[in-house]
Amino acid sequence: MVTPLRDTAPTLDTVAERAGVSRATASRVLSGDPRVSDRAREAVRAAAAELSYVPRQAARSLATSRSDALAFVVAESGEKFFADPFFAGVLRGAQVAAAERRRQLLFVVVSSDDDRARLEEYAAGGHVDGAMFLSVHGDDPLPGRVNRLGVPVVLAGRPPSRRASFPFVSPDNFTGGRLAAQALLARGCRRPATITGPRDMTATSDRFGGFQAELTEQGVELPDARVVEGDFTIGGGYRTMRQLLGSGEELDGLFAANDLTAVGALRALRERGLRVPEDVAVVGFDDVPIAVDADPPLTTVRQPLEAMGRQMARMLIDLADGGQATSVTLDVALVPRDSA
Amino acid sequence: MVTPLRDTAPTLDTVAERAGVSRATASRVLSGDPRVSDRAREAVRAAAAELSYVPRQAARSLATSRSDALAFVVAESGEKFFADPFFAGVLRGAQVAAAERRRQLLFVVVSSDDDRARLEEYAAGGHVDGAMFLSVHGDDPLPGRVNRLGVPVVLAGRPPSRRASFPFVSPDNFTGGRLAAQALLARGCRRPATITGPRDMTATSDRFGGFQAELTEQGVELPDARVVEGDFTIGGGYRTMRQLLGSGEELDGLFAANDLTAVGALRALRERGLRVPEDVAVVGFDDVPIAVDADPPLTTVRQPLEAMGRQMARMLIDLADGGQATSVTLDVALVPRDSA
DNA sequence: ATGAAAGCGCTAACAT
DNA sequence: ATGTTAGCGCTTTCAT
Repeated sequence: MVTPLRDTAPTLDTVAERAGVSRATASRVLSGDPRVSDRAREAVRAAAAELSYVPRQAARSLATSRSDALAFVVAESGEKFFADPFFAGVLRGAQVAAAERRRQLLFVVVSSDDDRARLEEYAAGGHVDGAMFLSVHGDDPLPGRVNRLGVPVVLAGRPPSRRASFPFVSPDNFTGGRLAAQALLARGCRRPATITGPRDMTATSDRFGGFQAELTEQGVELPDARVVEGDFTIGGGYRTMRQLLGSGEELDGLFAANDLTAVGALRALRERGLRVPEDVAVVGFDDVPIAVDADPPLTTVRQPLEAMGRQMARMLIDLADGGQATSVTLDVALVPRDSA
Repeated sequence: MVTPLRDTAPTLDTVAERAGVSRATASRVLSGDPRVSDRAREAVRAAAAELSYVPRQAARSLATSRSDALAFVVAESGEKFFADPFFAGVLRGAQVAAAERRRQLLFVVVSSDDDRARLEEYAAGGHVDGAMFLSVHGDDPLPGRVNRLGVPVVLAGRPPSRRASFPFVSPDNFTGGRLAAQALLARGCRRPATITGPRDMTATSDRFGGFQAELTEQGVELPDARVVEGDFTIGGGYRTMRQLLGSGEELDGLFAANDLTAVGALRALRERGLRVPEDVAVVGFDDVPIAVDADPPLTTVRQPLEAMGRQMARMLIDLADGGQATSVTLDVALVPRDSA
C-alpha cells in the first residue's frame, strides 16, 4: 500500500532519521551501494518501507544530471502512427523494457518543423538519457542533431549507409524479402509483383533486395512494370494494386511490403474478382493483428515488434550508462496462413 | 539552431551574467513574470537566445515541486493497445496538447499487478502532475488510488456512477447508439442485433442504452437473443457474429460496438454468404482508419479521438494549476459509408 | 524593478 | 562502514 500524501511525502532525511543513520548511508542503501553494514541496510530498508518512501526523481536527476527517461520518437505524421499498429507494437516493447529498468518512456511524435525544434530543445535540456527513433526517412538529420547534443540515439531500422551511423535494431529485412519470394514461388507463382514501401526507407530497399535476389536465383523475372512504390497504408495498397491490375501486366503473386499494404491490395483484388491465393497469392510483412483477420488470413513475414522495442530501450540504457551498444538484426519468420 | 554540448550547457547564471542582471531577474523574465523592466527583459531574452539556453527541468521541478509531466495510462493488456487504433488516436491528441503547453507525456501501459504497483509508486513520487486513464473497466480502484496520492486524475469515458467520480471526457455514447439505430432503421431493418463491448465498461452500457432507446421509440423489438457481448476485438467480432448467425435468429441489421468488432462481423457475414448491406446492414463505432478500408467501407459512428486526448490533457493541466475541470461529453456523428 | 539568499531532495566526493 | 559537506540549477520569499 502506497500512502504518502503528496505534500507530506517523506524525504530521504525522514528515512535516515527513522533508521538512525545519516542521509548518506540511507542513500547508499537505496541505490544498492555495497559498502554498508547489514544492520544499517536492514534498518534503512525497514524505515523506507514503513514510510512508503519514494525517491524524488527531480532531486536525483539534479544531483546526477541524468534523467532516467528515454524518448520514444516517431518521425512520422500523427495519421500514420494512428493507422499502423506497427508503432504500438514497438512502443509496447520499449515501455516494458523501460519499466523493468525503472526508466520512464516519453512519447513524442514529430511531424512539423516545430515539433522537431521542440525535440531538439528538449534533448538539449538534458531531459532524456537517450532517444529511440522510429520510421526515419532518408537522411533525416534529426537523430544526428539530437546525438550531437550529447544524447545517445538508437534507430529502429538500418540507417542509410552514407550517413554517420547510429546503433540500430532492425528486423532482417533482406531475409524477410527472400522468405516472401520463397512463399510465392512455393505457390507456383511465375509472374510475381511487389508493392514496396516508401523509396526513402532502408526497410523498403532491403525487403525489395531480398525479394529480388531470391527470385533471380530461382530464375524468375521481376520486370519494372511489376514493381510499384507504396506508402505502407491500406489506402495506398489499394490504389497501387489497382494500378498494377490496370497496367495490363499479368501477375500471379504479390509481395506487399507491409500488412496494411497487403490488406489494401486484397480489397483491390477482390473487387477485380480475383481469388486469393488461387489467382494471385499474397504475402505481407509485419504480422500485425489485422493480418490474422484479413480475408483471407494473410501469409506474412513476422517481425518481432515488441522485441525491437525492448532491444532499443536496453541499448539506450546501456549507452546512457557509458557502455557500448552494437546494432542487432532480429530474425524474421514466415507465418503461413491462407493468402499464399 | 540548438547548440550546447550537454556538459557545457548554459545555466540561468550564465544567462543572467551575460544579460547583466541577477539570476532572479533572469528567472522572472523566463517565466513571464510581469514585474521586470523592458530593458532587462530584452537583455535576458537576447542572452538566452544567443546561448540557446534551455532550462533544466529537474532543477525547476525540484524548486517548484511540479514535474510538468502528464501520464497517459492504458489500463489494458498490451495486446489490446497494440490492436486497437483507438488508443493511438487518443494518445496522439494528448501528445499534441501536452506539447503545446510544454508538458511531457509519459506513456504507461498497466496490465499486471506489478505494473499497477509501479504506477502508484511513481505517482507517489511526485513524478507527474496528473494522470489520464484509458480503458478503465468496472470499478477499477487504480485511478482512485492515484488520486488519493494527490495526483489529479481524468478519465476517458464516464465512470460507473457508484464510484467516487472523477472528471472525465467521454464521447456521447448514448447518442451514438441512437445514431446507429437510426442508420439501421433507415435501411429498413426490422430485426436488428448488436454485439456490445465488454459488460464492465460504461461505453458499452451507454451505447447499448441509446441503441435500445431508439429502437423502442420506433417500435422495433430487440430480443435478448439478438444481443451478445463482444470484447472490442476483430476476433471477438468474428466469433460472436458466427454465434449470432448460428443461433437461428433471423436478423437484418447489426450494431457493432466498435469498428474492430464490426470488421470481424463483416468477415463472418461474408463467409456465410450474406451481403452487406443488402442482407444485413452493419454499423460500427469509432471511425478508426480500418473503417474506410473495410469491405464494404463501414458506416460508423465517429468519436473524436484526438479531441478526447486533447481535452484530457488540457483538463489535467488546469487541474494541476489549481483550477477546476468539468467533465465534457463530445459530440459523435454518423459517418455514412456503404455498410448501412 | 531588482538583488541576496534560502532551499527544493538528492548524490558524491572527502573525511574519518 | 559511516558521517559531513558541497553542490546540482532553479524558484521564491524577503529586502531594498
